[in-house]
Amino acid sequence: MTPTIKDVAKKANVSIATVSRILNNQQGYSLKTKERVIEAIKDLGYQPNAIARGLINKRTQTLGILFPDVSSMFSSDILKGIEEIAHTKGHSVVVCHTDSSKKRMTKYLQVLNEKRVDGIIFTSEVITEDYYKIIEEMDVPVVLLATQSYRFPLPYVKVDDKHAAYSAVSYLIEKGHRNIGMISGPIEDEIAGRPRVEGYKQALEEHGITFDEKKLVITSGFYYETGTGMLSRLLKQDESITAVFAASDELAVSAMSNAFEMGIHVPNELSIIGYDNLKISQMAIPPLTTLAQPLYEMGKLGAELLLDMLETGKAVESRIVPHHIVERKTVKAYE
Amino acid sequence: MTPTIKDVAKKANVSIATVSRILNNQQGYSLKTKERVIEAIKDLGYQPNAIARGLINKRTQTLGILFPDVSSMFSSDILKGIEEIAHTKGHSVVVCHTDSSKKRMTKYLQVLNEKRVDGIIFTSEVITEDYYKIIEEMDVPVVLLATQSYRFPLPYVKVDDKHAAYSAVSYLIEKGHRNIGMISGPIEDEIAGRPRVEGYKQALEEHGITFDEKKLVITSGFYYETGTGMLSRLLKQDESITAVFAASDELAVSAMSNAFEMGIHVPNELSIIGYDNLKISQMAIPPLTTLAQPLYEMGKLGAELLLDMLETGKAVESRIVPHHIVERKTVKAYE
DNA sequence: CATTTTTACGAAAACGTTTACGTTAAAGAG
DNA sequence: CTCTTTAACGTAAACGTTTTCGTAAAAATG
Repeated sequence: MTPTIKDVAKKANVSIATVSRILNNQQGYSLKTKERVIEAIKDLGYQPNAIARGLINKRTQTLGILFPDVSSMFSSDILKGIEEIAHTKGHSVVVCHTDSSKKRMTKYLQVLNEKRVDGIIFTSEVITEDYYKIIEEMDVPVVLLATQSYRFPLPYVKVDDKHAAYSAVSYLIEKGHRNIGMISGPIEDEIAGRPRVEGYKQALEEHGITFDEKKLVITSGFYYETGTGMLSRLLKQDESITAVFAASDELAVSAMSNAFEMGIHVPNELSIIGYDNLKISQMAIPPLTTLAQPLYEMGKLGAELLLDMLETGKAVESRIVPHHIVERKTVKAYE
Repeated sequence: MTPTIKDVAKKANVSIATVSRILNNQQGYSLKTKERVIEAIKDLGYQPNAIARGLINKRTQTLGILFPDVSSMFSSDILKGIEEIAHTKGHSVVVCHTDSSKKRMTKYLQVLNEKRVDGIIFTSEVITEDYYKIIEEMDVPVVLLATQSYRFPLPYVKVDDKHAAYSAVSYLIEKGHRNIGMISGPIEDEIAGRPRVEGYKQALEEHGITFDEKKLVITSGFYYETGTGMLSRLLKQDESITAVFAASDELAVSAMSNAFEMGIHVPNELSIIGYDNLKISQMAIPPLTTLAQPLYEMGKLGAELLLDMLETGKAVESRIVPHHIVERKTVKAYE
């Protein structure tokens, strides 16, 4: 059997209390006994049982992270950031793939509650009343990552989507483009859908360009697959377009593939700017100019905030993290 | 405070033993009391404490997964598969990003041990003696994913790398190519490095083509970044090459970028085949022909085997999973 | 109806820790 | 040298479950 604190105590001829004190380096023992205990621990290969600790301390040193899709490049960058901080601060991370399903989400929330995780991070998912009720009852700190909630007072970490979209489109305008199309994600998405088209519209407006519905196309998601054929459709609606703002890198790459099929040269005949700065954006041919969200840093910051709340017991302020444009090869000045 | 089993017992006027029995649907209670207890559970919003359960059952319903890089597309596909099975079978997944660092790996192993996870999955990492000692002492089931161990008797799930490379190169040969280059990963990698160049060599040999060192280039890793400039180097060594086998999709895409820079048209002037079938391979321009590893399925299978070992307590057989070629647009017949 | 079997429970120990409290001996103060 | 303080421990309760064992009542058996 794996040795317990009792075995250590017996071997070192002290009480378990003393062993515990040494383990948690509190005070109340002499140097000699400490050495004896350390020795015994080594000899036995003793490792404290975190479960027993968790039971009494009411802390599990574990964080639960909810993703609509664990395997997306978007999620995995965030995950890496979270994991990094969690690890350095002595916490573990359990990942949950909700598949955007209410049933799964609810199940996971229950599991995380039963396992008494110390905190929860939601990513890219809107918090419904049902979810909020559950997490409220759980009484653990929560932070929202790459999403936010208007209805519920939960701290979040994200970029300003509208502003970011505005920046991306302004960039295109500064490059001389006036006929700018947009490939949007689902418009009913309050977080990543609508705000980005609003930013698009505002940028146009502020530069004296009137918005034209024909220059906008709406997809059912932000993925490569949901973007197939969208550029063709857009160009069919309005062939004057010289530049396109895609609401995600995957949509942008999808558009590039589409352009390639149609024999349209990027960026000579058409400029494209993406959104996210995933790894594929570097890897695209040519490399994709895009509006970068600092995903890895967002993950880190989210985890830091969560752990802050845990330590201090206080609420924490939301953070709008800075976005920026990374210029690569898919946008060309229009003369 | 969150209610405990005691609260439920009190409210339902029974002992905690009875509540426990009902919770675990064992027998030893009447229908009436069951109803009363269920009622009390609902009223109180009681949720069992998995930590307390874990302490006594010595099962945590948690699996630990070790990745050299959680955020790679490779890892995340596997993770998704593992997570899927774990979830349906009532287990949670804690992810560990080892960064291929011995220190981090050792630390993680310790943490997983202290947290008493029920099983461990190693991915794409070679098992050293040190690691093996630790996991042996932990006394939990382990499975290896996308790696294997010659020295230690650990079950694994992977494709036959040599055979897979052989298949990829044979495919190129069947398409009429005879001057076939290879962009390899690190040759000292016993799992994903050497075997693949061996497969490459064997395919050449069996088709009466003599291996030429000038047609091989070795990188320091399997990533996009480690592949930059490698195609140029290869072509400088031997300009007769008409097709290239890259030891990973990222290396292949890297080569495509490199070809693009040099003005070499893929596939008209140069054919390229990758290895992995990551999401980028579909998204590449043109879409990348590649040797597919069923990553998601491997993840699922790995988790299934692990849970099998857990349930039966018996060792389990390793699995060589089938690979196949997915034909897209980067390989053209050579006339 | 008497006896045996079954059912429906409850009491208490156990899992491996942490910690409040008590006790003894050593050290310091006068 | 006596009294007080401090250091160095040990004892036992507590955390929230599961499970063994015991017991009383109900049901089945003859």
